Order: sequence, then structure tokens, then C-alpha cells
Amino acid sequence: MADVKENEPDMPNGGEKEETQSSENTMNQTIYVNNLNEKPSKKKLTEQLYSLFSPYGSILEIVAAKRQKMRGQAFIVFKDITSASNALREMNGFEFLGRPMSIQYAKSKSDAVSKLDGTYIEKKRERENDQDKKKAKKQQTKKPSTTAKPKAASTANAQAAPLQPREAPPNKILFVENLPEQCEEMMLNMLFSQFPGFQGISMTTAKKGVAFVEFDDDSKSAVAMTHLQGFKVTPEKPMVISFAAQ
DNA sequence: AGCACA
Repeated sequence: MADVKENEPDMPNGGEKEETQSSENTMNQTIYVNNLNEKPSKKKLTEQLYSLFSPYGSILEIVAAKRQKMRGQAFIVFKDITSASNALREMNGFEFLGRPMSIQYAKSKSDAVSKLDGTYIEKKRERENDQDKKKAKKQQTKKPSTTAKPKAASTANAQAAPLQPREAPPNKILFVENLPEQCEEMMLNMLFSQFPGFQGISMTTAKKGVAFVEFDDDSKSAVAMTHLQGFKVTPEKPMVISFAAQ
């Protein structure tokens, strides 16, 4: 297994420029994307977003609406929060259909998620009014017993955490990310073709720094993955390898 | 700019 040091002190500055943090929202498995091109139809846009974001993990749902208030925006509901985190990190500011996407965590939980939790309420009949609760139950100690979701022990860590391979069932196709922009198919070929069962590379035209590598079967791809995981093409960019999503 | 889902 990979030894990961979780407690090493972070360097205050990695030389990265800190731009205005657009996402001060708390972590959410749903990401809110805006500044999208408003020309394509809702269906078309949703399709594009699916193919763009599915490499980061299973997508439960994509919600986009056509109303004036909602156009140019979309909600990508991931199955895992780490997928959302990775997608946000990687794709924020990425130029999509001629415009740089802006991505934040969604402010609230998606219905698709609530339905899986069992906490879904049919209509917006129930508004949580804190006023009422405070007045009625002043001294009541609220004890989350049943459906208490495990609160992230460190809420701030995940967003600052470096890109990590995502969890996915074995697949003969590997998803490689965090590649430097100057990385070309040729050099990936040289790296991966040394492992048995290598079939080929396919770089997505949509996004640089990402590639798919295919092997004969998932045992062969697993070998290559363990050997090349974290391999640094350049000192700043260790490649992150996962099994491709179905 | 703009945080929804019936």
C-alpha cells in the first residue's frame, strides 16, 4: 500500500498563487458550476457535463434548468464527496465551451442525495425555522442518533488535500490525471508500454492533463497503476492514477 | 450575476 504521511506539516506556501477563493461553502458532494455557455440546450449541456465530469467519479445526477435565474449554471451530484472535491480542484477555471467554468460546492444537499439518505421531504412544505426551534426547545440537547452522518473530522482538510486517486472498482482502463500540460501522448506511451498487457493511450481532447490508458484486463492495469502511482513527470506534478469509472 | 431538484 502507499504510505501516506498525514501528519506532516504543510508548507505555508507552495509557490502557488492564491486567488480569491470563490468557494467558501462547506464541502458538499454536489458542485455548483456557473459561467457556463448558455447557448446549448439543457439536454445537450447535461450530456457535455456528464462526459466532462464522469472521470472524477460516479455521478448521481446533473441538474440544469432553463429559467432565467438558473441558466448558465448546473449542479453535478457526485456519489462521493471526494469525487466532488477532485472535480472542483481540477476543473475550476477550466475553459468549457469558450468560457472558464467557475465551480463551488453547492450550498445545500441535493434531493438525489436526500432520497438515498431517506431524509427526503416531498415538497418544500417544511422549512427549517430556527426561530421556532429555539423558542420551543431552549434547553433541549439535540442528539443526533439515527441518521447522523459522519461529520468530517476536519472539514477544512479535504479541500486543501492534494488530488488523490478515487475509489473505483478495477477496470482495464486507467484514468490518469494531474499531468503537466506539456505532457504528451508520446511520453505516456513510453511510460506505460513497458508493462505487460498495454493496449494504448487516449488523451481527452476536452481537457489537458488527463489521459486514459487501456490494458488487456484489470489485473494488468492494476500492476501498471501500482508501479506508476505518484510518478513525477515533473517535480510538482505526481501523476494520480485511478481505475476509470464504468 | 444568478444555489435547484415537485
